[in-house]
Amino acid sequence: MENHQIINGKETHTLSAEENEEVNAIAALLKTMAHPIRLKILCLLQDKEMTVGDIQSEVKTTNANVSQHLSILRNHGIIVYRKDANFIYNRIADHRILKLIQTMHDLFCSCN
Amino acid sequence: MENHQIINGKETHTLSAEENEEVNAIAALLKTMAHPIRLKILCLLQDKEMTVGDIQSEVKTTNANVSQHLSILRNHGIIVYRKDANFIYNRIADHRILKLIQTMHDLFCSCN
DNA sequence: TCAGAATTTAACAAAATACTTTAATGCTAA
DNA sequence: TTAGCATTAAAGTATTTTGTTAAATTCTGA
Repeated sequence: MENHQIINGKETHTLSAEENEEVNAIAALLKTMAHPIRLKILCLLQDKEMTVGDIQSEVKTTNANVSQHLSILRNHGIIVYRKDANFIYNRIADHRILKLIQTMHDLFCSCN
Repeated sequence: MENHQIINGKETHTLSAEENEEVNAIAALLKTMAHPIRLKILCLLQDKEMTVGDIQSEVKTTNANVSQHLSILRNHGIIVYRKDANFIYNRIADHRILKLIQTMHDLFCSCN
């Protein structure tokens, strides 16, 4: 529900109370994604599941650190996991996150 | 330039050195946007220029705080400004930022 | 059951961010 | 030139985030 206003003959908008809350939620989402390691993890998870170990070999840091970042992503509902034997396979939970990553890729990555 | 790999018959990708740098840059961009006040400012600036005073009346905080957030956005090249008399009019610098905000809006805002 | 691999948890210090207050700057209009 | 508004800068504290280390879990295969 947007709040529209006519200023100088042009339609613009201010933020309604609900929109305000939505912006807060989106800011929280962005904040969760806005860490180099976490964003790399999300890029890697675009087209496959990965374990902590898989991710650790791509993103140079410790297991514990990867695990912590994964749990941050999980706590925000950005990724989910399934267990299989000793391994935990992580994947992106929400198609909207995929879409957002795709958009950022299209907009900001040189590789066309 | 992406790095492709065939794993289990499926094509997936890892991060090349250049991609790695690009991800870092995008993470920095997201980090700058990932603050409720700054994101609100960007939403408000979608379709108009605004002064510190204009923004302050929409986003409930002090002038100094708005000014600081604007200067953070400016330092990251996300917004630019023009001076006119006593006022400084801010606007979004890059159409890609606009596109990104639009996408987030489409994906995550209930208002269709 | 036991050894070992994969992952998580907890605790802590270091670094980065955020908001407030107050002082300073720049511009205008009278 | 001066008063007053708009904006920025500086300084300080409080809070949050981060990465490391070491210990604890969890599960499997022998």
